[in-house]
Amino acid sequence: MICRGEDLHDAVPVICSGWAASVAMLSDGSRQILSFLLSGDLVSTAFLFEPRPHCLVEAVTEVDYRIFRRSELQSVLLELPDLFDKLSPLWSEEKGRADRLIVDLGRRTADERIARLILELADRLARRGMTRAKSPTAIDKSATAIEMDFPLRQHHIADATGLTPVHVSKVLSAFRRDGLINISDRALTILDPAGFRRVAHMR
Amino acid sequence: MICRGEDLHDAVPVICSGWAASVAMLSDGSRQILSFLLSGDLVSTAFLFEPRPHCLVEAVTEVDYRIFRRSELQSVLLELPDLFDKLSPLWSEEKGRADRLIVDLGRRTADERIARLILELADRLARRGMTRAKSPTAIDKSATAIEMDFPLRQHHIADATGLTPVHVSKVLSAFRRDGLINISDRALTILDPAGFRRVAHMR
DNA sequence: CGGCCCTTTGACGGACGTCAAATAGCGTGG
DNA sequence: CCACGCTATTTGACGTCCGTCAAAGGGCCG
Repeated sequence: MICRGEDLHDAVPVICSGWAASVAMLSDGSRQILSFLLSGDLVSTAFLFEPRPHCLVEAVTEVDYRIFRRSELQSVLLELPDLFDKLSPLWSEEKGRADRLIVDLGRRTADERIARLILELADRLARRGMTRAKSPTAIDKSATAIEMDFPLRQHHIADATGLTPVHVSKVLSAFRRDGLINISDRALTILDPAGFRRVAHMR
Repeated sequence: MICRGEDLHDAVPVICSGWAASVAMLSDGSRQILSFLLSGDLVSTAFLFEPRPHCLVEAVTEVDYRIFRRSELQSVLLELPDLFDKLSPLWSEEKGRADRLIVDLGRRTADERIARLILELADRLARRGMTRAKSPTAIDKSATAIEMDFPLRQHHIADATGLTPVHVSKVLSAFRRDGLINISDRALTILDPAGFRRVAHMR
């Protein structure tokens, strides 16, 4: 289920519910996910102005979305008195995420990239109140585990981290073996938040 | 010569002449260049709003620059009637470059990354009229060579492409051996623009 | 039951990193 | 003018991380 291709030239999509991804494709068919889009996300603030987009928007789960015409949207937006106060935080965060992804892809190992992707998603979901704290079993001295919906397939993780699905599988298996996370039934639990963050921040 | 570190919290630098780079640093000392800054470049449009920056700005060559106070700059900017028309192309290009870098780091080989970096810089310089066309020698049937200032050290290229200086050296040597480019005396000549672009676009 | 996609696992290969040594360039001071 | 010390570059040997290829489950849905 693909949202749209090159017909974004005058369309500005907003995700209302579900998960989506903006994807760049190379001529040999390899893919790079530029960002995941969660409910409420504008695909990119750059889409408000850009004449032609350089990526696709693909659904990960079932998605509700709305399409605005750029031309209409711009005239509405420009009326707003506090437009900058509204837009600049979005933009700032979008650029921050892009820059962090650049550093991850340029300078971090597969383990770090994958752990950081998961933690970033956990963080974004937490801000929407979409994570659940699981009380640790009995006298377990570890910190409370964190559970979240996790509809991503391993090939999504691979496309987002610049890896192959095969290697993603191996890394996730290692994470599970080490008791850091658990994935089952489209949900992910961070069993050992402190340890997992340590993997992600190594270096 | 370092422009500034964490004191960018209220400062918005603009490069007037020379080359600079915005750099993210990791705790183990490895570095990732987020973008190169040429004369006239605002360091990042996100700096106009961001409370705290996540990167340093370092000079590559001798640099003339101006520092604006964010607070002052904002009040001036918000007066402009056509602010969006001025700002949105800058933002759009900045985001486009960031996205392309993400794809390069995630999905391209060392040769492609380096060739694309050089071509991107050539392109930006050409738009400023800062490249020179060198007529090919005699009956040489190849396209005209392109020459440009190129003050980058190999470690800059390494930091920008997520590689090591050693590997950058090997790739550049190969490019020279294949007659694609020549570097000497802080200048770079693309001897075979068509062939070089072919290397950059592979896949 | 059968087909399809996803995931897992292992063997193997390749691209790039690491380490080390040699060379070159360049400014500084004698 | 030359010695020197520093940094940048080059080159080769070797190692490692991750990709490729292939085969074998596993889950889901018709």
